[in-house]
Amino acid sequence: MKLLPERTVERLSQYRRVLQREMDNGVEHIYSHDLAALLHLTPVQVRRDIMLIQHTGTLRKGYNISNLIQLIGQIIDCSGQQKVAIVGIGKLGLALLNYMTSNNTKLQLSAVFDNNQDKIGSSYSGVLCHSIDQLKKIIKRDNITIGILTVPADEAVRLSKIMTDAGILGIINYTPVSLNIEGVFLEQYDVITSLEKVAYFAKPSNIVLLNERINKS
Amino acid sequence: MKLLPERTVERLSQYRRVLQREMDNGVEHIYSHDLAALLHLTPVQVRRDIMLIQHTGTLRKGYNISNLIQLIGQIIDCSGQQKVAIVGIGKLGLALLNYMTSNNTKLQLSAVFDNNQDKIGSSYSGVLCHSIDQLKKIIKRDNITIGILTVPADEAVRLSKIMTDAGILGIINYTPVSLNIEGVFLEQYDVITSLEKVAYFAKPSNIVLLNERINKS
DNA sequence: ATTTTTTAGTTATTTAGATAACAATTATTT
DNA sequence: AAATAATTGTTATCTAAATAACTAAAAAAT
Repeated sequence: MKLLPERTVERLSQYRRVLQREMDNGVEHIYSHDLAALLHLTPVQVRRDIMLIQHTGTLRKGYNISNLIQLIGQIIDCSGQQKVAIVGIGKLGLALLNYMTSNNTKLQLSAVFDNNQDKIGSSYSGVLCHSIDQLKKIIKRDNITIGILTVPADEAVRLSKIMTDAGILGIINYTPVSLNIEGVFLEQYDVITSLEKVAYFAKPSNIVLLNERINKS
Repeated sequence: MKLLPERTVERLSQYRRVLQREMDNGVEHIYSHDLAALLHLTPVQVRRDIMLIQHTGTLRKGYNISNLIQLIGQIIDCSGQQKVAIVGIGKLGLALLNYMTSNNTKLQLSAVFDNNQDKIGSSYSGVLCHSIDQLKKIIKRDNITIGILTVPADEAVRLSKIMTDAGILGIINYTPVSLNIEGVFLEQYDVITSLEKVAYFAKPSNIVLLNERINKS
């Protein structure tokens, strides 16, 4: 199948979680407008996304929740579950570890890496912390395909190269360092950028313009 | 002035930080292609962004770094510095606090809020932690305009409403809950969504398609 | 003096994404 | 039986963003 648009994939991840909640409450079918309302989207957007993954609903019952969850699973997760490593287990790394292990995803956290001697050898939510020196070896050995990079800025480039060499396929980079690696899907998230963007649009003079724009449409 | 595109604002935040580093190294001018290289962008993109903020360089020296930094400051920061509050000081809140106080931004962290009695009254990097009950009062009193929401999911909707009522102008929501608030600039960041997106594009079958697409262009 | 090279600045085109318009189907109501 | 309402599925349009193409100027080389 062709690649899906990035934004559609993001929404599929969110559809799955709210659908799972509905299913847990015993709901079997859902209309596009109800699913949309749960995420504050438009029904058209929902239907279009679902069209893109070639699922079809029924005209009077809407979409079968269980089937839809299963299909989204096939699309996002691998058949053989993908393995994830967190590289750098400071405060942010720990926070992300919590998100991951509180089960809301099918991705399997498989290893954690740090330089700090006190952390190496300890277990985090049942996952062993290794030395950074072992990074390449263990990524290869355990066939880890996704890396979460949460190290200090001055380590980012070196470690991203090691990860790439080791054959990782996706990196999510939480350091403020711009990486330039090939053959890997790279997602950059910079906290300060995000904050400063909000600061710009939240400036009193700008928020007025934003609200005008919304009212016009 | 008209509103800038979101992506341009994001890049301005990044330009500022790398330019600051250059200035600290005593560099006075920079060419678009050198600035681009620092962030792995194209020179055209850089020039276009700089055009949008109506800065001009000189043909043989490039852009004056000090002037550019100052202009970006006028655009992103308020004249009277905007104040920020972190709501929920768990692991993620703490990590963000660190990012903010390690000085890379002009935004001023002004208050921190939590429910935990052990945290209330303590100081975090010199910022006092208040009870969530005080949220509305203190946002109004101190004229805080930006809120970072890092609380458990089941608190998110309630607290975002309180923040909005208190007159906050921008919220960055790190909970996986979809918020629907008006008159406020809202930025959503969902860790699991981000991870699952990487998982999708890093699937072996998909990364092949991505690389093909890059090679064609 | 003329040509070439290097750089900024601007307009035009393309691409990705969201929105809107519309067609088709089936249950319900009249 | 016919009309209406509710819903999905698809195509068309619009918008935001990135990229490409082009213009202009000034320094350096010939």
